[in-house]
Amino acid sequence: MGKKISITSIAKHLGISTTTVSFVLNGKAQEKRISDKLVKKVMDYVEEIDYKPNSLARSLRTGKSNIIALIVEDISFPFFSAIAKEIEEKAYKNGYRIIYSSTENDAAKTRELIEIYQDKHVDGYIIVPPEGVEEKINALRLSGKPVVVLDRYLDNVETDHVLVNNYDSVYSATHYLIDQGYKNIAFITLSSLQSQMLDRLSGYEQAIQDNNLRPIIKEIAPVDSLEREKHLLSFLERKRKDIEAIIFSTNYICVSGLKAIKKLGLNIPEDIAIVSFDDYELFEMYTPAITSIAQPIESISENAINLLLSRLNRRTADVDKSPQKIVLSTTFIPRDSTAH
Amino acid sequence: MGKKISITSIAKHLGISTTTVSFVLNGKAQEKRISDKLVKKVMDYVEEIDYKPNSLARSLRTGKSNIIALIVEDISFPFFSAIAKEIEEKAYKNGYRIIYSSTENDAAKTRELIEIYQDKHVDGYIIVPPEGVEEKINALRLSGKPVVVLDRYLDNVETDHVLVNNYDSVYSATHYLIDQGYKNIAFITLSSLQSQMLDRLSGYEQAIQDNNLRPIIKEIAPVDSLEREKHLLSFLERKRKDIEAIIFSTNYICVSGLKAIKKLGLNIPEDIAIVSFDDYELFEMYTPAITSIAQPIESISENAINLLLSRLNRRTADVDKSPQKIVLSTTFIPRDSTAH
DNA sequence: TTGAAAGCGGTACCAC
DNA sequence: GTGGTACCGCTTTCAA
Repeated sequence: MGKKISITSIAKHLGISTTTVSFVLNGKAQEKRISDKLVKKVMDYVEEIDYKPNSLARSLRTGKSNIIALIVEDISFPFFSAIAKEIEEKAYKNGYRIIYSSTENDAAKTRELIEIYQDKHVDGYIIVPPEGVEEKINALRLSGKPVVVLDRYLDNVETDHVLVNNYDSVYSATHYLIDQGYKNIAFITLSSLQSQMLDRLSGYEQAIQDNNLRPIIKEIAPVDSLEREKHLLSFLERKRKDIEAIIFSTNYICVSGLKAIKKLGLNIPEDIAIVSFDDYELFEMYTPAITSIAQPIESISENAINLLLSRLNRRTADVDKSPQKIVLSTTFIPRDSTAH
Repeated sequence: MGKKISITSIAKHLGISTTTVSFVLNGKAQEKRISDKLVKKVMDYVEEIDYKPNSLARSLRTGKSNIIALIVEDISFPFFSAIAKEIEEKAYKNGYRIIYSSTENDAAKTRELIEIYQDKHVDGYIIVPPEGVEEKINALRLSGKPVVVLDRYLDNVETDHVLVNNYDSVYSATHYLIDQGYKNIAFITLSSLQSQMLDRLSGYEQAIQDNNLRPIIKEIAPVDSLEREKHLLSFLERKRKDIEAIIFSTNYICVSGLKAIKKLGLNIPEDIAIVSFDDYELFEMYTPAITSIAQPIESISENAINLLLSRLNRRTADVDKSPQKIVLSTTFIPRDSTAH
């Protein structure tokens, strides 16, 4: 019992070869036509000593690690942690583990992360990419590793995407406000070139233009929440007279906005109506409840992991065929913050 | 260029041995007194072909994977995802990656997870354990892998712990309510044997007893949020007359409670005062703002990962010495929900 | 139907 | 100072 337990020690103990043990362990007994008694003998002994194959050795040999990298903007954001939960669950059931990290939207960090995961021979990637990692992702694809891009869209990257119809969602949310009688509608967003932000902005702009209204756009730097609140406070102080409604491009900007609005003593929706992109438990419970555009988190997660798993189950040759672009619909949830 | 790049191909290309390359790559050039020019030659070539050592092979050989397992109750809970963020960041800076999973407080699943991570030769563990994994954790320790237990305490497990002073926190929160003049104070908790829940309950009971008041304890099963809300609704319907204040043992129970209270049309704090264990952005923004007991998330995370990293930097012999039990203080945040 | 053996890509002992 | 090489544990081809 002194010796370490390995496939070799099992083989030796049973007086057979490692090959046979390996075949039995990998369910290839039938295929290799190994006798039932031998199979049973092996299985019984394996059971007895509670043997678990060393997955590192297996990975080294096969080149498969059964690990999926999940690279998101910030795992502590409810949106991403909810996705992480779903993805992990599904991956787990399929024998895959998840290794994660937060990019903070830092391209250099993201590239470094990808490199590290390449060394670790991660089998596939689910990435919420910052700008500037296009080539890296393409390189990953070329190396035969499947990549699913989440939440945003990358030009010049031929890989699977799962995202929501940002443009349409904001277009119709803006329209909703207009139908409610609001005219001076502001759009507050991040100063970012990320596709999802740009699409949301475009949806707003188009709706405003289609109705011959004047756009009011405020871009704030992606800073921490205190800074954000300060910016919004001063913006609102100056513009409160000119604005009847605001659409926030993300839930955390909206939260900062709500704080600023409270500080200014403005009433929602009387003084100002509010819509937020991306729902949040807080919005449902807030007084008044905040109208929002909810993203289908389960569906996003499910599509992403299913897409990845399906790629992982094929041979490399198939991988670069027909990248899929899955666009999911959001749900507009009208609440009290837009009740005219 | 057709051949795969490996330490062997580098050695061959440069006409030296793999040993030398390996030493250079691992910074043992000095120690092994390899000539500077040789070192430079190797480094330059490595740079040129952008060689990255295969970490699987290295792990197989060394037995170290540079991976830390983070096993929490549910990664989508804000408390845990915030911890995940902090821990990942610190681990990353120290060359470790994080692999995570959610236990859902399922002991069998957790045991299985641990086994899988053992196969993967994970270097260390940070675990938020359900009941019933004590032996497994002890086995891990015996195998020489450091384990830090988070959020709860396990009897009969000699390992590092990081948690908050649950008992004292609730004791003094209860006292606060009593000082505010509340007499009929209820405590709503999960029907769970987890140490942190029991300690919170004890803190409440002791404070109540010390003041000769009557305890009102409601335990609800750890079910989904809709069920929870239903239970709370019927409980409150029956007991509303008898209760002046409620302490919720977790933030998500409190959220369910708030929904129930709203449905019943009760006013906070006039009809009923509220305190929640574990702060939440929602509580700050809610109307009225909810008094809470805030856990020091950064400090918890930092202590946990530092503890683990320090164990990882020692030899196995040291590992089983003097398990540390770090108990951190919470912050009581009085808000409008307890303003008498 | 089973076994021998060649790797997968590094590490590190031991020899020169 | 540097090189040869056994070995980590498993998979898989080829031979018997």
